[in-house]
Amino acid sequence: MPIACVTISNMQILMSPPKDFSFYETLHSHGWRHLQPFIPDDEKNCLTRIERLSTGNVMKMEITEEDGRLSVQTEDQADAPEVEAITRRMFQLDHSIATFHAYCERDPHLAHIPRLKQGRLLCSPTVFEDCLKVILTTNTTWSQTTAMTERIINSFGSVLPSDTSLHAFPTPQQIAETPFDDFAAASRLGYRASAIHTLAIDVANGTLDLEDFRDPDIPTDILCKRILTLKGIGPYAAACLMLYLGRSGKVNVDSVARTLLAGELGHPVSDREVHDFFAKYGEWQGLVYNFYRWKHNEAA
DNA sequence: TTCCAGGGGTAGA
DNA sequence: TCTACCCATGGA
Repeated sequence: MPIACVTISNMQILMSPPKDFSFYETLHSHGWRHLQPFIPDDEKNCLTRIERLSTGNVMKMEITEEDGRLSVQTEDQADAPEVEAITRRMFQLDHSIATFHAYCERDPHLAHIPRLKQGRLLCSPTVFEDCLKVILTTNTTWSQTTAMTERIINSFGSVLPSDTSLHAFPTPQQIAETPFDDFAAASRLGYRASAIHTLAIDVANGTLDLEDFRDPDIPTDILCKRILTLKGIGPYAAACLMLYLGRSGKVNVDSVARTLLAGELGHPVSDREVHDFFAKYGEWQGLVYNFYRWKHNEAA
């Protein structure tokens, strides 16, 4: 789905998103906006991100909504097509959710989803960054996830010239060129460090191309199996990544899912019971669960 | 000190 | 397929 680039000025790019897109709902679709190099301002409904472009230049992007259009402000003359492409990936603007909304409209329990224009998830510009962040959510608290992400970025990411306290997310090369012991000591990721360091090395030396995972021609079950071969990625993390890649047939069962469903059913539930509960939503069960989860989370 | 968090890997049954 | 156990970290 092409996105019309309406206006390009010196420091602003205005984009017209699909009619079924909500900036607010996508921003609040899960916790990613709280992980650096995203910097959220919920009061102003604004998302800032520090980004390293393909040229190596590091810049600050400020993304807001203006009269139904996405406004991307950059502090410097940036490469507009690259900034626009990054924005499209982060907000899944090229991902059609019309079929999902049509499905939800037929179910009174899901009718609020198309009404609110939910259905897209905030993503990272690269699959590599999403992989790392998903691994950093496993078997830890959210506060530790944000702390580990911050340590990786501040230790290995490129500095923003105009504010040296801010950094971009590190490239695979920037992590791979660091000896493992140094990486582990600086990042303090626990047992996750080896999985992440190995992933960075494999991507940096070209033996693994994570961006291939975006190929829509890869059957969903094949893609899931490929993702599960990555070290540190299990069923939960794979289901998360599948959602960010626009595949919604897997439920990312975590402790929150078990707690929420146990409260609803009145008894402790196993992972199998969570899967069985959402299985009725078929190819959309991953998205249905995500917005069920965040509806309750935001209310808490 | 012990438990546990937006689990994963492995071995054994 | 299921269960049990271990895995680093750090806050409660």
